[in-house]
Amino acid sequence: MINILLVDDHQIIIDGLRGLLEEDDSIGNLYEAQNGLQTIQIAKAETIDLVLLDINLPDKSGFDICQELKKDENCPKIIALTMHGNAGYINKMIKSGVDGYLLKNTGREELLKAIQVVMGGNRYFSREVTDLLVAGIHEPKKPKSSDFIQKLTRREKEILKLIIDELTTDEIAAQLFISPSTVITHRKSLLRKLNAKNVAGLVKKAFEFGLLNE
Amino acid sequence: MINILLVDDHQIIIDGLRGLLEEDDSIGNLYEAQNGLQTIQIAKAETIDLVLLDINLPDKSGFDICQELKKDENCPKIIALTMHGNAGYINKMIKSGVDGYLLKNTGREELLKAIQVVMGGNRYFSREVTDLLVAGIHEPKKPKSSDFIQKLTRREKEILKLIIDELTTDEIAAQLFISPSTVITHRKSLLRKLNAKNVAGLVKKAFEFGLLNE
DNA sequence: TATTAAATCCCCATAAATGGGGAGAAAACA
DNA sequence: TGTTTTCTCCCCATTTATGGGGATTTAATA
Repeated sequence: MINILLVDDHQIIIDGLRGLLEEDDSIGNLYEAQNGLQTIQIAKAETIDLVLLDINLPDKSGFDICQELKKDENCPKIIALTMHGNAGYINKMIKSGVDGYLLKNTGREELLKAIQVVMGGNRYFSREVTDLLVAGIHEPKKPKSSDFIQKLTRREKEILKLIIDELTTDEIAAQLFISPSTVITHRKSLLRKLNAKNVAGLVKKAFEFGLLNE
Repeated sequence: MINILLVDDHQIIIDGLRGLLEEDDSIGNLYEAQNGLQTIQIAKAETIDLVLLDINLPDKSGFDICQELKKDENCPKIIALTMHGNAGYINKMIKSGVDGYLLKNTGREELLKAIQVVMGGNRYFSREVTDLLVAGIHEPKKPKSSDFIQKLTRREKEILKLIIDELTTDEIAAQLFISPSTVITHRKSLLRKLNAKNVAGLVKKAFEFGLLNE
């Protein structure tokens, strides 16, 4: 009997997963969490075998949760469940120690199969995911889109959010009580780290990689 | 017995909804569609009482689907089901004739309740949704965020997509075989229609309103 | 057919962002 | 403690975007 912790900030998805899983005989207790903090707490308090983890949570990033859970020896298996099939995402999650990665367009059959595989000690990635990974590997000349995202510093994330709020460099500088020159420097770092050519790229990556939720 | 058509491009959500609804006695046949075209086809071919509609579909926007379904006399009831609780979204959907609007953090109970209310001929909006609407109504001085989105023209959407692809004005002009001046004019229209101050705003709105899927 | 909407292009000017370089002080880390 | 990262600030110059006008042609529509 497998005890599973369902993590998603959308209740309907939790309920849906619950409905899918309850029918199966091999599934034991089902727990649920709507945010990162709850996830960590429940994982410590209860005996959880598997975590079905949505990456985009309001308080913590899936990456952080994954790493935090994996610190423990008897840590549960983790299958990431997300909307975006983004190579950067996937790479980052694998690096964080995830055991499986499914897109939310996965059906019931594949979900159950993935759970079995992962509980058997192996890793499971859905077809689309492996395709993306292979595509990333086969393009060593252009590692941009498939490359890991360099970690942004606190200040950089702060400025990125203000950029997304449509503030100009001067306005950001005024708000943070720093010089416009400094803001410009941070903007350059953001462009470099996120492999963006301009503000459009920054905002796009921020959405794609869920940087706003970190 | 209520026949329901489930529309979402994520199979797992369809399966989840199916699991939620199958248990209930009042629910009849369940159909499913992954995109706008399928939705229209099934709605015409089968006897559908209710459509649970996700707004962000790959081919058509929820707005268009809603309007198209509502053309018919015996049209089914429609409940929009979406991730984003965005006042602009909601306004647009109500304008399109939707009968209910739920966020995906809605639980099973509320979903079944909403179905009953809507099938009874009334409209149902979840708590968060009405809060957003009220907030929008109570701020007549600042109708920006809650205002309806002005419809973008084909060309404007085309240019918006290229902006999001990080192309500059000149690059866009070259790609579309038009003058940079024209691109500038379209950019101005985009900024005005989307109430954006700069490119960051354009990209953000494009994501928030799902304009990329239209 | 009259009217409206869309797409095209131009003028002007200013504001804002990008690209490349360097450099010091503070904080975090090993 | 020494090392690295982060945060801070500046120089230069160029590119790009924004703001406010106006105008014509074509296409759709009432």
